Amino acid sequence: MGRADEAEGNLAPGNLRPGSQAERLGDPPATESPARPGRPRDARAHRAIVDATIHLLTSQGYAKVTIEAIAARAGVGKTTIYRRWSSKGPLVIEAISELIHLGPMVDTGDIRKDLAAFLKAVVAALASPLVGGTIPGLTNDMAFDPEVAGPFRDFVVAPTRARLQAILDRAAARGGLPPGTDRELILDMLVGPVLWRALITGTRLDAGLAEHIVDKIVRGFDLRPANGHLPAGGSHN
Amino acid sequence: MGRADEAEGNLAPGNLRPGSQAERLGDPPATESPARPGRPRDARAHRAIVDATIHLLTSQGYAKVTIEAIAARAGVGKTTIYRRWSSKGPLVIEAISELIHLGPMVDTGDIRKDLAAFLKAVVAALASPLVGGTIPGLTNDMAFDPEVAGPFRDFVVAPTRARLQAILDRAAARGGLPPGTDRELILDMLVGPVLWRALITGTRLDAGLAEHIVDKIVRGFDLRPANGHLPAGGSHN
Amino acid sequence: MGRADEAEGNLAPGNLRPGSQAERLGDPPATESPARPGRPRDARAHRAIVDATIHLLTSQGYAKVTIEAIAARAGVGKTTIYRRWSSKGPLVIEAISELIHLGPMVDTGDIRKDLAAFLKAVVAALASPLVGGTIPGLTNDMAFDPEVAGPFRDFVVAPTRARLQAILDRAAARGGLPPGTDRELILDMLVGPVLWRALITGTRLDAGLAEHIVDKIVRGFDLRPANGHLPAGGSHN
Amino acid sequence: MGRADEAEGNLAPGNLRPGSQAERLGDPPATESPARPGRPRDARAHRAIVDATIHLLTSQGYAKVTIEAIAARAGVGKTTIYRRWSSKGPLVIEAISELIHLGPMVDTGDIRKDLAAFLKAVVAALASPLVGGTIPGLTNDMAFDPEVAGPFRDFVVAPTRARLQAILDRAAARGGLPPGTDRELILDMLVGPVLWRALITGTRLDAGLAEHIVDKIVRGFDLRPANGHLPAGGSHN
DNA sequence: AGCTAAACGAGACGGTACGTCGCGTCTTCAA
DNA sequence: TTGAAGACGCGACGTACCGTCTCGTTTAGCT
Repeated sequence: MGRADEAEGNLAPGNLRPGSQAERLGDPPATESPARPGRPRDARAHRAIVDATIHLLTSQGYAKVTIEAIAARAGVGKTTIYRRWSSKGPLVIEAISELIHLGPMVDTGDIRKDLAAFLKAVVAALASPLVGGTIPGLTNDMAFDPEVAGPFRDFVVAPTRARLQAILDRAAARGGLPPGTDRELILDMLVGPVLWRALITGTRLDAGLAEHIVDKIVRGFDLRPANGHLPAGGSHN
Repeated sequence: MGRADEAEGNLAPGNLRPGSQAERLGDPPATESPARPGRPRDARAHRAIVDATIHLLTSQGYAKVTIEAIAARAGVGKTTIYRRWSSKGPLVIEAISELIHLGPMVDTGDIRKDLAAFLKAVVAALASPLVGGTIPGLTNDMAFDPEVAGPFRDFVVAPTRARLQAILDRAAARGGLPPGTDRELILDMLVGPVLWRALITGTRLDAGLAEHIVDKIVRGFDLRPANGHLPAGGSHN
Repeated sequence: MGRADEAEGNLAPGNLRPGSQAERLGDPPATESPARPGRPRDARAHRAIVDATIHLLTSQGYAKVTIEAIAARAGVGKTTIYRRWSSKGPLVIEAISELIHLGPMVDTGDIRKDLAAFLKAVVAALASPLVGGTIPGLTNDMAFDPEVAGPFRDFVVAPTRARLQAILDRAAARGGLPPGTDRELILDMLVGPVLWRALITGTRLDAGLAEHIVDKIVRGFDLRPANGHLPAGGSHN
Repeated sequence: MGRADEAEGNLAPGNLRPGSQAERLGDPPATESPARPGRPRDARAHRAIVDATIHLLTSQGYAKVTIEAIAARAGVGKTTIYRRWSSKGPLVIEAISELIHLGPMVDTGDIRKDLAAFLKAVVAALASPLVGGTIPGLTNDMAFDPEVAGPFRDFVVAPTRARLQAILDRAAARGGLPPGTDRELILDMLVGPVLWRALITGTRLDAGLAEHIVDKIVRGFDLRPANGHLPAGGSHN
């Protein structure tokens, strides 16, 4: 995954990018060694497995997806799956990270609008059946299995963070970011409330929520448009 | 659970209150009928089950706790468990809601301090092995099982929300809450970032985090101390 | 199994005796304890399993019979099988010992005829698809698994031996058995050649074989008819 | 294998004769074509496979020996094995037939002694861990797989039979064999009881058993020493 | 010396069966 | 009617081997 790709981020259900990160998750050793002995892994099997996983994830939800069902649907032996992924978690992460995409990078020149676009994409992702129905199950596995937590952070969280950092970088370049701003906290406070609603309260996620959160963040962190003007001030309280 | 109890809230690992909410979750039918025919339910079995659940939850984590193991450890038949709880979720909720406690209500007269105290209690709860190791699993079940989601919201979320509302009520009475403030959003933006860190990023949770979040919230929502003075302004950015 | 039953012996495909030895093999603890706690084993499941085993044994042969297939055909969970039998071997032994039957005891008063009848029954059993197709597989398992060898000897070999001993007892009573005769060796030399042919050479087994073997045994062991006359002498060499 | 070799027979654990029958079983096509194109089969691989098979056979027993384990221990690809043997059976037969050896031909001039020597060799073979632990498994495969039964009869049974026939031939030449004697039956009745004990009853095999069996056979078949005298008559009954 | 073709090690592949675990329900006997 | 005990049908687990199939790499004999 190139730098540009990372900057573009992901996290919204979008276009499928065949084989992009496949090697990273499912075939770690294949990347470096120029020629391992023995028959090489079959790329078609890899695709079939990931596709089957996506299908089942969408139609059944994480908890009900079984390795057995994935194997059956992919027309593949179970061993072929276990050979590539240690458990359901990493496989699912690879599957959804192919589909999570934050959409094209938006650069409006206005940090409020940029943040709103970013957060709306996050909201859209968490509201989608695929991601929304998968995250809760993944958090479960992540809690006790580092083999799930690691890839999830690398392939889902990191790109999201990178996307936000790009926005903040531009804002800083325009002089709209107070010196010493805790950039990580901005991410936490933008995305956290959405996660809270998605997982815990079950409240409906919509674009308005994103706007309101951004409003408070802009004021709370004293972020300003490029020209240094004070923000117009949200009418929402 | 009385009004006072609710206002007191919960969410910090604390003292065990035997039999407090047990009847609500585990024994709904027992509440009404004053004298049912046949042998009455054995309260000791109830306690043994809940205690076993707490023990296993702490030592193994939600995902690895099974009804079978609980029954074995409690020295109880599985039927006896299913007679009281429809599934693992509600039982676990009862078990942890006994232990979750937000501590005594703090009233400093300063909304910033009140909020910080509140959020620190939340942080402490999510950082504890019991709650921290259980929430992720519960979110999984909540997503697909209303019988888990309902009780969780009633017994864990609602008291937390009530506690915050009490703080905001007092602030409003002192004139420190701008009219039209979205009180629900305050809860989301206070607790959400902590949840995000606990479940997703795995970043360490500490009291400093709570302070920083409160800082931004106070500024973002334009909250003021009782006398109407503007807040001193946090040094943290 | 009563004494009379034992004396009758078995080893020829014959009538099914429902539930006769079932408790001995599949439900060892049930025999003595008057009332074990918990739900008792289901006798219908037991029968269904044994019946399915017999069916598959006949149609596929020992090697191709799997626990999974038995469970499926019996409409039973695999655990239900493993709860009663430690492995395929003992189950198969129970199944065939129900069907192995040496037929009614023959008492002609002539030891030659008695032995011939006995050996013909053995030949018939080993020539049948059920027993003939099962013994080789069982010998395999017996060699390394005492849980197979024990029951096989108890339920298949012992009755056969008992049947022969009854014949020899009668002969001895008539004075037709030289003193000091090695009775065990008679069994070995009667049945051994038949087993050798069945398992190793694959030569066809027929009634003539039994006659010829008995001929040589009678002469070799100097067995005589009741009246003490010397045997007429077989024409076969 | 030459005629002399066959007459010598086998069936007792003995000296290893490298490469004797290897070509017959493992490399059938190599025998005729004087020069096939391509890389020739590697004789070291052949040996390594057979050696590994013998080792595993001795230490684990037929049933637990897998092609995979043989390949691993021989440091050889599975393909290399399947290229030479169609399945485990023929390979095992080749392995044990290397080790089975009836010892040097004995010619005492006394048929009783010749037969006893012969049968003692058979007993020794079946009592050895290698052969004794392998035969039961082989009988299983033989029952359903002609590719196992054929070679077994050719390489194990036939030499044994030939050895016995040579003894009988000599006896006949001395006039000690009644005309019309069923020579095959003698083999059956000599070896059968030993097999029966080895596979079924598990009774200990010893030299005494061989003596007793021969005793009864000599009397039963009316075999005589060269000079036509009646046998001395065994004291054993 | 180069070419061809099979053999070789390694190991991936689609399968089948294994024996185990936990589910939620049921059936027994004893309070 | 409750309770402990445990059997029941079921579904999935992760593993072991099967026999087959690629791979890249020898290793010969024949040009």
